[in-house]
Amino acid sequence: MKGVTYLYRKPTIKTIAQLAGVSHVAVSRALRGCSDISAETKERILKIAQEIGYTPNAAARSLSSKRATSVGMIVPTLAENTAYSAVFNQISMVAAEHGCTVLLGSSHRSLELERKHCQMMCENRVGALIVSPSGSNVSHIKEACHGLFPVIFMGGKIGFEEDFVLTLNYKHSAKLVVEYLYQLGHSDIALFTYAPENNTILQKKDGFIQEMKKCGLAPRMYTAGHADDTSTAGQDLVEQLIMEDTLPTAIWCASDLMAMGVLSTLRNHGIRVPEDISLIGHDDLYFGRLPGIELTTLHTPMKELGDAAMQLALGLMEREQVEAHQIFHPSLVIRGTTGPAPNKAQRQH
Amino acid sequence: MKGVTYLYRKPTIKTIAQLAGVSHVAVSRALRGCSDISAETKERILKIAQEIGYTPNAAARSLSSKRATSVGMIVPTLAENTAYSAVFNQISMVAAEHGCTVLLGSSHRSLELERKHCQMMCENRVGALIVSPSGSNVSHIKEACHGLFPVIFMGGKIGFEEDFVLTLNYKHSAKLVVEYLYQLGHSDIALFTYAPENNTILQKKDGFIQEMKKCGLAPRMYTAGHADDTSTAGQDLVEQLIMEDTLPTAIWCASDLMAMGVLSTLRNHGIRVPEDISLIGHDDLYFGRLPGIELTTLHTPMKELGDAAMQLALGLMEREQVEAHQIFHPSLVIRGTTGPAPNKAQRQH
DNA sequence: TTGAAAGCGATACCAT
DNA sequence: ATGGTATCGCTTTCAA
Repeated sequence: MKGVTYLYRKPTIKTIAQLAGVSHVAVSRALRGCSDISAETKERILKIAQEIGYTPNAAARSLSSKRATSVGMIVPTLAENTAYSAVFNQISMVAAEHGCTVLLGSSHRSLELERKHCQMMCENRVGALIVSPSGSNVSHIKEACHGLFPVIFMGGKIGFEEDFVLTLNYKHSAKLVVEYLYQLGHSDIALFTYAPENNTILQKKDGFIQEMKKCGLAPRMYTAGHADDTSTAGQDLVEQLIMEDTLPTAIWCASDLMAMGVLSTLRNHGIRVPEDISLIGHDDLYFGRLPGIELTTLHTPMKELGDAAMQLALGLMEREQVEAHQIFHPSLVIRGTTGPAPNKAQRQH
Repeated sequence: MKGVTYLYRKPTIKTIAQLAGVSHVAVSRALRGCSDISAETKERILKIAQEIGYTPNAAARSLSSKRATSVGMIVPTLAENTAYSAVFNQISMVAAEHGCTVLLGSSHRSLELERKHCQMMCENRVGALIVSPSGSNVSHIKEACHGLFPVIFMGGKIGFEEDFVLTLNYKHSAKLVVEYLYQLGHSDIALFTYAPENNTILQKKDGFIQEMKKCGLAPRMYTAGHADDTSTAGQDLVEQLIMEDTLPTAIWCASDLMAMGVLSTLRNHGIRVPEDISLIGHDDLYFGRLPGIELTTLHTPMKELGDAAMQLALGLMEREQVEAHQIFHPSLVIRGTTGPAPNKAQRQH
């Protein structure tokens, strides 16, 4: 290891005070931009601070002022196939604008790690915690945080029984999907889902049934596989329908990954998308816009969610009025995998 | 806003001390698990702490102990098409095991934000900073951190002139690619790159030329577009070669996204992959393994990098011996877009 | 406008 | 084994 020298002793406000010939209180005031200090001493202090490379100590500051300067965030994982990255990006951006740091932890879908991260957030006295829980049960989170700071729940798994919740309306997704497909002339539409049947899946199914009925259509629904490998589930389901020769004219998949499984299987069987069958995903993951894929899907406004979460956190920290419960709506992104319903005669199978 | 009540005053070690009838020093010792305290008082203290829901204050702790309990991390962005998420996941995991929190900031490729995040890391007195710089020039980072803590640079853009660097050997990528393709019988191989020509691109080009020469082959190299839209660049380049009727039998793209542009364009032209032409990407992004894509590519060991970065950070914080410079090697992931070189006669164009 | 003194919640050091 | 006291770096409160 190469010898690296660090400052033996970092300058504090007292260091500056000595150099400027004032009390450390005056320095504190100057640094915080208080008004009750003469412009000239303030300038002198600031200049010295700059020269000696003074950096305030956030720990000392928040210890004596009893104000938090950070927020916590806990996500299941930041893997590339999830959308939490977009949420975090926005949170980090807004936080930085307000001089607020973000403590991020990924729970890897382990309740134990989730609890541990909460514990660390407590010890660090964050001003608020934003969490996308790994499951629908959040009692361990509330217990670990025991009212030390407000907890903002994010995502579709949590209902409004919690104090602060930002959620997505997946029924609205169903509405957009069915309306769009119906208008394209589709009447035989299937929904593909996977286990576990959490809130987000249930909402999609409920909404689907409801909207199909509105259009006077019979909803078809199929379930297979598990959330951690939905593309295989999509493959399996579509293989089954092909074998039974009961393919609908349009399929809505509960996730983009599932849609990818469906898309490749259809193409392998020589079934054209969208000419023979239309396909819609959900979440608008990055790969959906790639050339050669161009998946029609539902965009979940993760950036807006991140923004709202951070604004809520800041509002809570400043003890302002806040909107404790907010609902966000997915929007339809029409790309290349959807088109008019084929005539019966046109269909190849 | 619903009325939410927070603890008016959080319990401290003094609260516990009163309740247990001991000094706060004894409490501190019990909580830290010191040996110089009788088992019975220790147990009593721990029990009370548990009962009243005591949570240590990290700020106070690190202020008086002068020890850091957090590390900082700065990334350009955690968008879904980057691999930093995988690095962070691992860092968060290792950090949590050591009771260390991670302050994460995304610079959105802005030097100003990068500097601002450094400043906040300084104020928070992190024990070490792990940064994937947005560019090759890192003087503003070093200046902003001015020796307050060790800075660990990560990624391919930085050379060993910095104190702590974890880097990837992209020349090795070239070696793996050329050896593999050569062994498959390819002799007409092209490398597609994009601007800007940073270290990572230069290494790939250098390595490519070198390895091709070793095999007695003439390297072909093409450049187009910019790093923020490499899939379009890939499309443009391959269109050009198709028009000139000078397609090689194998293409190596500097990024998976670029390879996606190439793949779709080839298929649109009825050129089969891998029968007519082989295709290799770089980075092993998530979508490459999806059904219907199955891109042969180079895997960059981001998890290992994250692990090493955090181990290095912890080692530095504990003032242990560390490996200041580490090189990681990409590995070849063979999937469906590569195959034996076609006979001239077999080729369709 | 300025400063002295008292904390914030913990640890370190030195007695006992 | 236990406790008193100083200290960490800063803000707050009060008095001048």
